Amino acid sequence: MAEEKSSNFLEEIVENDLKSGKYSGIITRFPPEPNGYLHLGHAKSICLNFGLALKHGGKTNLRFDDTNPITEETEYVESIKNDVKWLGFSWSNEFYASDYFGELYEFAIVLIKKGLAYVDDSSPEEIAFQKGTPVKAGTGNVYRERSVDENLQLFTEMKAGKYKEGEKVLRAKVDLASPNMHMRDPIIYRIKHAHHHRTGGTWCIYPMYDFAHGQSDAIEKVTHSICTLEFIPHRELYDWLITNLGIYPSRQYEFARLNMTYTMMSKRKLLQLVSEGHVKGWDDPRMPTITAVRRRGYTPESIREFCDKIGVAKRENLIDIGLLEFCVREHLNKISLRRMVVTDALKVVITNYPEGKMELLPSENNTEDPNGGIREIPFSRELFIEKDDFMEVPVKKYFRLAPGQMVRLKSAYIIKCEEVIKDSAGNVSELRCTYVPESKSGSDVSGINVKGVIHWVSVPHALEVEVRLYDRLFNMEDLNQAEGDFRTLLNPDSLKVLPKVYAEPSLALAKSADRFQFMRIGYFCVDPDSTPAKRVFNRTVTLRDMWAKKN
RNA sequence: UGCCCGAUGGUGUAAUUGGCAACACGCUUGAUUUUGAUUCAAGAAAGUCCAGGUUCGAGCCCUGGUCGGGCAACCA
Repeated sequence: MAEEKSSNFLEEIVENDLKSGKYSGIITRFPPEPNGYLHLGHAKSICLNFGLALKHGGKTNLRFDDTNPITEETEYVESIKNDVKWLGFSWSNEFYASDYFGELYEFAIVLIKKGLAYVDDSSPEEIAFQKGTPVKAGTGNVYRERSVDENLQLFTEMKAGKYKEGEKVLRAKVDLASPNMHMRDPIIYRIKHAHHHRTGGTWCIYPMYDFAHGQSDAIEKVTHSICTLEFIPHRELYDWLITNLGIYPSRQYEFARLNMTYTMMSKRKLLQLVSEGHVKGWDDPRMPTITAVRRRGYTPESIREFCDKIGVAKRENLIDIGLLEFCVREHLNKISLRRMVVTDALKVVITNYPEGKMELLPSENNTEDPNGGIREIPFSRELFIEKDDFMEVPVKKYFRLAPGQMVRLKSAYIIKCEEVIKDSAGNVSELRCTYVPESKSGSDVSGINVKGVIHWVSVPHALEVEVRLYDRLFNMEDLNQAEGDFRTLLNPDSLKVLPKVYAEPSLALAKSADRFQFMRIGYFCVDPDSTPAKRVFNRTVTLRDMWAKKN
């Protein structure tokens, strides 16, 4: 395996640790809380954790950080496992913080016995007040002076269910004057008489994040525990616990979370969008969740490529969603089958083409793929073309159809617009054209050169399908700068449904999850809402379109 | 009135760890093209937040500022 140069600060750390002999192999972990669906921000973390281990011959555990029974559900753990697999990664072990509740409890006992933890009867308000402020030291209370024996007994009683929620907590005795608020005697255990998705009613006391995460890392002998920037202040406590418990010295490193334009990565807010019905569900193709981008037609390869391209650093960032789109286009361009679909139809009658005649014209499935093969498309006297491909009064440099002008019908003939038919309202309703018989694709002897090539569908053979067009979820570029209710910033036009568009007949064979390029329009995939009677396609992303941009 | 992170083209990430700023997206122009796509070629765009200092030499080191972000949930 070729030795690549480290590409970011995390790799540099890992490589140095390996080179110095600090570790002979590394272990990382991806530690989601099963309280929601994974999004692109998690994808970054997944690619980082698994990528680091893959590159250096290490292992990665999938560990569910399930220490808060009231927010966590089995539905979420299943979706998370599914998403990680879809992204193309396999974990060495599937672990749960709740697997360690017994050991964690013993760790708490150790702390109490060392005089480093105490049971506090204060209310949340009292505790908050006694912690002081960042610029004012906290103050102790009478509970802080309880004896080891008393703490031991009280904590045992907490575990036994003797107390109600909120009556007592276990706190680490660290330093109430620390400039780091997280060190001011953090709460490490609280009482919750709640059903846990895995341990059921076994426990009524649950460890806090800070008392579970580092120890779980230590138990699994995680060497590099990477997390996002907001956990930096927690690192001091993470290390304090490892030192005072005398357990495996896992190390925490932090990187900047992913932010993207026109969308948001807050699990809480995404949940709100779902529960309030602003989107149709966690897998609504407009959502930044993994399950949604999957349904939208993104490939795992393109997501991984994206995560690779955005890099990792410790500074705040705002990634242009255009980069994600570039990554899918790049991949889809190589793999998707080309098909012709007319989304906004205008009827064309080829007046010199015999009535009732039909020819099957071959067309490449994918010009990017030499082995892609061809399919045959029926051609007849009556066709649909895109309304946008005709202009009664053409603008300069317009290569498409206009009165008296010619275009090539993709894989078929060159046609010339002879007559424009309008309805009573004055709208163009039909075009009368003639075709050049010698201009047949592949055997063109007409000698005519046309600049424009447009897609088309034969009217009698057209397959009616539904197409769903997605646009950015929000109208604001940087949602982190939003003030007030973020829901007012939702893009009202983020979904446009075209219930009846005309597709070439081969699309009747499209299977769920098949991906296509609708020529000159964009990349589409089959949505699970499809039925045998009606196929539904999601637009993954448009094609790059310099012409549209200019006009 | 504290502590902790951070600051490089529009965006994101690099810079052999002190040697004269690179790559990608985006943008512009041209060529090719039976997708105004793709591909190809060329180009514009930062002198590295500011001020000092060390040095032959600083984006990298030091000092002091400025700006941005984070930290006081019985959330993770």
